[in-house]
Amino acid sequence: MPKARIELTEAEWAIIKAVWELEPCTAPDIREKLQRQTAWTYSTVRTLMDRMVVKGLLAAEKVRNLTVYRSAATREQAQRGELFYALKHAFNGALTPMVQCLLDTGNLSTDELTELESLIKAKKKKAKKS
Amino acid sequence: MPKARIELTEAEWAIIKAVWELEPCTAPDIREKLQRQTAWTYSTVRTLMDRMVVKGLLAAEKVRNLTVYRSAATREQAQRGELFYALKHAFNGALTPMVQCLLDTGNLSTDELTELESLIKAKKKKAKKS
DNA sequence: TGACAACCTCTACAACTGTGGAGATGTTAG
DNA sequence: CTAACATCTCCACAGTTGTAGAGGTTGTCA
Repeated sequence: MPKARIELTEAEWAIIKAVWELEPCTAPDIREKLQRQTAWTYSTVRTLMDRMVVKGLLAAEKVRNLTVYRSAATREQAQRGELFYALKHAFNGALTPMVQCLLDTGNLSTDELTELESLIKAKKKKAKKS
Repeated sequence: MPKARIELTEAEWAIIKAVWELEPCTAPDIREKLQRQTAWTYSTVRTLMDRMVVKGLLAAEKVRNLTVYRSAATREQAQRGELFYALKHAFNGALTPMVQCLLDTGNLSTDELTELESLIKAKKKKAKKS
């Protein structure tokens, strides 16, 4: 079963996103992938990844003398974790104000708004069934 | 002008929420307000608040021998900061998937969904005008 | 006037986070 | 075999965060 609540720092987000794209992969792979954004050294990447293994965010496996990493948390889990954090703290758990803030903040095109509408309609239908 | 990007830790959220309710207020006020949730000592609350002053989240003013605090960041700013963090890292800045995740995750009642629909409709109208 | 309560200042400290250097070791091309 | 390379292991260090104790100042009440 996946971890209950996931919290990622900025650095961890960078790493795990790269892992999701490249897995299974090694620390040097990730380092190269992030070259542009971060210019981290091998040591830095490695340390971060090993700490993430301890936290259960990544899984490491030794193949001969190579350490191969995989994600241990899915993108969805991580997304939900981040969202819950914001929801719980910034909005006291109230979803509607959160969406309102999103609408007020982002510059949504009319098309996007329409898309959101259909999302909600779809959700409504599903809700009725259950 | 308000701070560009605001990031709050869990402890800071607890504090600033209490300040928003009680301001202008003192550290002992906040301590009492949070008594139940946190059982922090005066020292703890005070340290946190002083650090938040340094960060520009709170403002402190000395009145005689009393230190009075006020919020220096609005709830809206803080909310937007939290939301942006999630949006940027977890959803790569894409609003629609974020809303989708919200819908999938939270157990929204049909009423709430309807409310969201009207929010979007309102937003659409406003968008047309500008 | 002296004890107490309320508040303040200063200092500490462990855990976590970001960052990376030094040096060992295994792999490969001449 | 040996030099160069890729990787790894171990350790360090500063900054942030959560948490709080020790001891000073001030106002108040008997």
